[in-house]
Amino acid sequence: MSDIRVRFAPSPTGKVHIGNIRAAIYNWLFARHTGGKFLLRVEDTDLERSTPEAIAVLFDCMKWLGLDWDEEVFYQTKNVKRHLEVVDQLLASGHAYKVEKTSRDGKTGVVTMFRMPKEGVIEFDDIVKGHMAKKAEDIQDFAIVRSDGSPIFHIANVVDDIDQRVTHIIRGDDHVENTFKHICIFRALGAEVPKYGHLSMIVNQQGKPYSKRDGAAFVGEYREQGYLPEALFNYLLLLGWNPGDDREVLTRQEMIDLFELEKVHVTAAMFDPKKLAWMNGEYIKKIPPAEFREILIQSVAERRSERGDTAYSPRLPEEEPSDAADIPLRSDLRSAAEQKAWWDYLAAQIQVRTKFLKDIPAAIKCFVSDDFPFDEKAVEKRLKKPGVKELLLDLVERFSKVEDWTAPALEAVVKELSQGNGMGPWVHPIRVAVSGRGEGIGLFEMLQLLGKDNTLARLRHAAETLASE
RNA sequence: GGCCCCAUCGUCUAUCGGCUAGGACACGAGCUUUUCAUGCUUGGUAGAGGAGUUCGACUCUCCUUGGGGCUGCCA
Repeated sequence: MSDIRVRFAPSPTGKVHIGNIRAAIYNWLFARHTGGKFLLRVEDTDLERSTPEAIAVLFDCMKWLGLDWDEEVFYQTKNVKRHLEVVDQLLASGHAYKVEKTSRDGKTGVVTMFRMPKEGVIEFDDIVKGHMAKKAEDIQDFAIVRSDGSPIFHIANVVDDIDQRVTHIIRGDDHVENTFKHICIFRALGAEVPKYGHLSMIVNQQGKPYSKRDGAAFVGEYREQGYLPEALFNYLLLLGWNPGDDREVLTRQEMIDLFELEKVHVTAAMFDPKKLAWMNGEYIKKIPPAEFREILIQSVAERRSERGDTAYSPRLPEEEPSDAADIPLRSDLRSAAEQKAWWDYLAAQIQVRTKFLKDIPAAIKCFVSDDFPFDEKAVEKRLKKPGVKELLLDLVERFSKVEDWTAPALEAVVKELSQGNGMGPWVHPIRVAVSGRGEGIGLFEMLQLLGKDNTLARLRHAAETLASE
């Protein structure tokens, strides 16, 4: 156990920006790696935007990503009295003074200013950026209390950090200039100056700070789109840090073991949605089969609607599939074991092809309902061709004779038809006829899952209504 | 304008003076193959420019150029 204490201090605006959450990730990893404490401070001084809902969203995002914090949440608004006491102290010691000022929007009033030293160099060794120095004369006095008497960020931030006994401040790059000011406040108060580590920004394709105009910028959006929290976490971590070897997909424990603030990069990193998508696929492949099966079942059972979103939330795999019982299309599968096997088989087929959890419902629609959409292009390309109707009806004939309704047996039927010239001419129309789509899991596995009755019915139906003579 | 920071494939990066510059994503080709994926094999693409230090520089120094941040009674 070390005495290291770090904090994540967001202002709760209802949206948690990815750049911001990356700072939380780095703080959390630093604390877990060093055995220190990770504190959460809610900078809720903006009363308009800091609603209970916004704070709930913040907690939710952090929990989703597995960013658990130590000790009680610290609310900045609860410390206003202390902020103002400290200001009085600064006033008394001559480190602050009051002055009448006119703000940008024309309001005139008395504000309290912090008096900067007039000479000397303010310097600190930033853990990620290295040695930083700035002449005191280059920094102007700055306001710490508004004319309405409310404390301003600079003083509130420093006082809270003192009160929370924060030892390392790990935050966004945009605060480097503030750091010189804050160090002066710490000194004026006779407090020990914490260590600093400033993180570069996440930028867009144009090299500008990543914003909502560049795509999903908030944690909640990734959650809604079916990203796994571990994938987002891993990707964000890699944006500016690496373990020093070629490993990229890391377990949480590996991250904790290997993370070092000193190795965090100084340069801004460009956000690459494609690599995140790849990473997400990697994590989806790693989901234990039983758990993935549960995800499928939940998506069908519309269990998700209870949550109001399509987010994936890790849960313990159960012994028996929850509502697997209901496979509307397969009334022939009576026993629980048969049904479980059916779901397991489907899950295995789907899992390897899934990049985003939100794509699952569409991918399995045709297996759990007769009410699936037909892709017009696929129909045009595969069914609206001369002779297809005859071909499908012939297949109905042949398939109906198959007793052992398994993928290999069905494949044998088509293989025989094709006489070694490629099964394409049969496979494609069948696929569209039974699933409505031109892509999906292996065709014969698909037919096995659908079962004989459904397959024959769909082939017949497609032959009668969609196929060309 | 002033102050501060940064600079290796398109992108994320490895390299801590010896490099035939490595990996991943993306992209191309191939194998497997009924589609889409997965998997495997494989290809191309990089050290902003200029001086200096050195036997030797992507690595160190300086300049130029380019990019970013800050410059509020926002945080």
